[in-house]
Amino acid sequence: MSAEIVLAAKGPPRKRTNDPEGLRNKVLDVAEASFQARGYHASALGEMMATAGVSGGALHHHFSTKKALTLAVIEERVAGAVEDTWIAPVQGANSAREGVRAVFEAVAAELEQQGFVRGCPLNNLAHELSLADPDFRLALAGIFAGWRQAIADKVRADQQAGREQGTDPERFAALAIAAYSGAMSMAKAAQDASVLRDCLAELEGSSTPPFPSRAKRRSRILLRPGKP
Amino acid sequence: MSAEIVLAAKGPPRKRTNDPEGLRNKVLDVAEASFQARGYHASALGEMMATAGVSGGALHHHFSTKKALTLAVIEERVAGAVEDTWIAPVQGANSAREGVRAVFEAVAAELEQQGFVRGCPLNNLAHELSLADPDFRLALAGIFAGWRQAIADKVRADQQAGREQGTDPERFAALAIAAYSGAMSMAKAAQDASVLRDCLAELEGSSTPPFPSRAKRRSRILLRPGKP
DNA sequence: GACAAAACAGGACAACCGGTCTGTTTTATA
DNA sequence: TATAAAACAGACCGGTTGTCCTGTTTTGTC
Repeated sequence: MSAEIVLAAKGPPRKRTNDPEGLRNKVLDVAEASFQARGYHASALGEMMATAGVSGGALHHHFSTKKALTLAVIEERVAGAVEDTWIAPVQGANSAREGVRAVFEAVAAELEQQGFVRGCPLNNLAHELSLADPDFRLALAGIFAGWRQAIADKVRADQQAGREQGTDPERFAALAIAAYSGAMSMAKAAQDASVLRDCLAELEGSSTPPFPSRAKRRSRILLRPGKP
Repeated sequence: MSAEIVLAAKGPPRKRTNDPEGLRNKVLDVAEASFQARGYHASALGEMMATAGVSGGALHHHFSTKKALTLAVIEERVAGAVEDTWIAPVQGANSAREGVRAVFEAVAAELEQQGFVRGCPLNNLAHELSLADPDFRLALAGIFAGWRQAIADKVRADQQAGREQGTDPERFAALAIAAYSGAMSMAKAAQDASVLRDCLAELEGSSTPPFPSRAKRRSRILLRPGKP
């Protein structure tokens, strides 16, 4: 075999440049993507190492266990995704109701353009890990709580401006999140994002159709023959 | 060690009674419970075999692979759970809206009495398996579709009786299922079923509070110190 | 009762996973 | 430049998992 020769001839010892922060972020990127695509248990550290181009020693130096890595993904990435996708847009909207509507439509549009549905990162991990470990559960529940509070606070702000007087902030927030989470679950199973628009339309009350076109929207099956 | 002696003295060869159907059902029972408590990937066939008191040969005789067993659980047990918990009660209710309300309250009451939240069997598996295998995804999506159609059909029946004229059956069904699924997800993460009641109250429109008491319901943390 | 098929028992195994361990290289500090 | 700590490399190992395989027992059928 010439393998040894090739191995022996792998050239001059490469110049290594330490970049702890960059390497840590790269690992978090890969882990986040792997959890989103395959879930926690189906994500192997070895595969993530290969994808990230990181050695076992390096990974273990930054994350002592798979649990520690997962906790970091939850607290630094999943929480950030909820913040970017939901909390910030709602806070910046003209009203809570309008903010919720905008997020639903933005996500639906993104999924339709993307062509497949990977689901909500928070819900994906919450289903798999809430019962697996108390630390996981607490971290995930905390994100749900912050999400809900942000929406409820927006409703309260609306109320101080004289609107939404008949709305219970906590209940409104709970339903908005539940409808979104559940719709994403259905959309993931069906690989069809149209249920998001169905839920949004019903949430807003079909009594006031925002657009004159009441023609039934055709379902768009999003999953292409080849796996994404 | 006397282990060998004990093993050797395990008595006369036991009389074996073949009961293929019973054994199959026992395996499905154990698998369903394990999937619900731990999910698919964290459920090991060896552990299920031990719990069910079934040998590897017997299990393999009825279910050639873990995938085949899982598919059977989905089609025979998860679908049945949706049928019993949702479809039958809704069909038997006075109206779609009343049926949805009854199911929400029944599940919330059951969870509060039970003391912990394991989540919706369909959603639990859907999150973990929808992207893992096309066969899994199709089976799960089919259950969602049947669930939704049953509710939509009930709305249509209401409409033929002159009610719910302003309601879109498909959208109503989508929101009911999404709100339930998402609320169960939040309840599982928080181990607190009260979000189910919050969502139900908001779904019914807080404009018509069914009960005069508008005092804020205190959250009941359900998870006991010891694991369930 | 003969016999074939179904039902069941239980060991074996290769693949894989997460964690550990030892050793080397880079970097900060003085 | 000396040196200690941080950063990284890569092999190794015990345990687990799903599946396969051979053999035995039960059951239905003639």
